[in-house]
Amino acid sequence: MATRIIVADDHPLFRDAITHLLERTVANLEVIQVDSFDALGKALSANTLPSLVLLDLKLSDTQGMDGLLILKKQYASLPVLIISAYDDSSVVNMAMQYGASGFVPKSLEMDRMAEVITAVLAGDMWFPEAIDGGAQDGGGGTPEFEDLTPAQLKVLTLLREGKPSKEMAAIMRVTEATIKAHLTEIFRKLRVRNRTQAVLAAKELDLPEVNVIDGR
Amino acid sequence: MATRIIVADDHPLFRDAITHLLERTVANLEVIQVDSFDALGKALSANTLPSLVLLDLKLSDTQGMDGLLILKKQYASLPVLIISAYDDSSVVNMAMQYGASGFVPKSLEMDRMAEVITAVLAGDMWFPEAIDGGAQDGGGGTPEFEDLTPAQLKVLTLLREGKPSKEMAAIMRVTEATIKAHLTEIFRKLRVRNRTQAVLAAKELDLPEVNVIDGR
DNA sequence: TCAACAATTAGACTTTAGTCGAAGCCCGGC
DNA sequence: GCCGGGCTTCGACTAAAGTCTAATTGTTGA
Repeated sequence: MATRIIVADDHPLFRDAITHLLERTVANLEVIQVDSFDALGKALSANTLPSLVLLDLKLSDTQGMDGLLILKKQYASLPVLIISAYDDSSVVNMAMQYGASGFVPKSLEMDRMAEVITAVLAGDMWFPEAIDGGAQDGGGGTPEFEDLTPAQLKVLTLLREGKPSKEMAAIMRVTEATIKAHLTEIFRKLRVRNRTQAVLAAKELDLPEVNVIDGR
Repeated sequence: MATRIIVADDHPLFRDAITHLLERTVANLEVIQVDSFDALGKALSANTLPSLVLLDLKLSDTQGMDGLLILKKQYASLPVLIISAYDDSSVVNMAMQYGASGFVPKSLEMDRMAEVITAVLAGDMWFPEAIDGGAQDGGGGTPEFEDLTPAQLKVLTLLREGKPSKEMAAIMRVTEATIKAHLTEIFRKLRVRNRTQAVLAAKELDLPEVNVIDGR
């Protein structure tokens, strides 16, 4: 029986690159590419369960960890390997907690990535080093910066949708002043001077987007 | 002799995707990937000239059309095929004027893209339809919106670096009021409400970045 | 040549963004 | 318990962003 792997990522080029990596790595392979969480759900219900799901944290129709949570709730035994460019300890820990089989930073060299995929297919788990809550840089090449607090990540998520402070305040049910205070702190941590630069930095660093409603 | 093609793009995944396309399209192929304009220059001087250069307009160490201009000045006979996601008529026309052998919108289907590359390798030129200055959408899938004027593109370029209005004004040698007026018009055309959304929209639409100093 | 139109420029004004200081809250260590 | 430190909250203030109106320039076509 073929090894079936689903690659869930909204970027076609990345899907292709991963698919090629898989083809070089796994024998007797069947790859299914999906570009949204919705499509992933359909692919899962339409076929027998795959051997592995490679899940990007930034699918457009889901919010960060939510996809993983929903997936593991419905298919508890399904191995899910998270792929993300942001290897901050809090994100890695959250993935682990929600039942991911592994976590691959995009900064990982292709050879190592292939090893990890092989290991996870064999039933192992794999997460980056330095997941003890320290501030050190997990393994990647992204420049170091202070971790953002949950509230700050929520604000940054809304900011990345271009929302003005007043709307953020309404959504998060706090005053505008609070939002602005969070923003000032975000600017300091990301070492930028205004919200536009913050959005650019967040994109550059591939910071995770979080569910703003209940903060999971 | 092998057909040597240089792929100049700062995105590794896109370089890979194009390389795979080339391998499926061109026989007896030698591909050189470079991730910057600097590296492109070195690759050109270190080897005999390639049959073709595929040049992305958004290399990090150059500004839009500048790369093409420099390239054709130094290697007049070198065929250069521009790759860009933004197929606005003004950009296509500029590429043509500066001596490009062709212009491929990233929205083009892979099959068509392969045809174009084959044609350009054979000495033909190829540019998208609708290059008469009309506002119609060249060929792509990007939603239609009004073209930005040169000054607006300059402002947007600076905006995408996160610069505040005051700095833009100093760089462009106009008053802050002028910058703001341009911004208001940019917002209207991109159908957004503030500069953060404008930056996001510009990234989404892959609008070109221009040289701000002399506006080439 | 001159009207027509678009692009660029700018001042005055309103709204939003961003800073500063400070208070309350929550949680783990002593 | 209670203390300390980080997180969250907020008001008041300054700075910047964004809108509106309008004058000027440049270009095209009758």
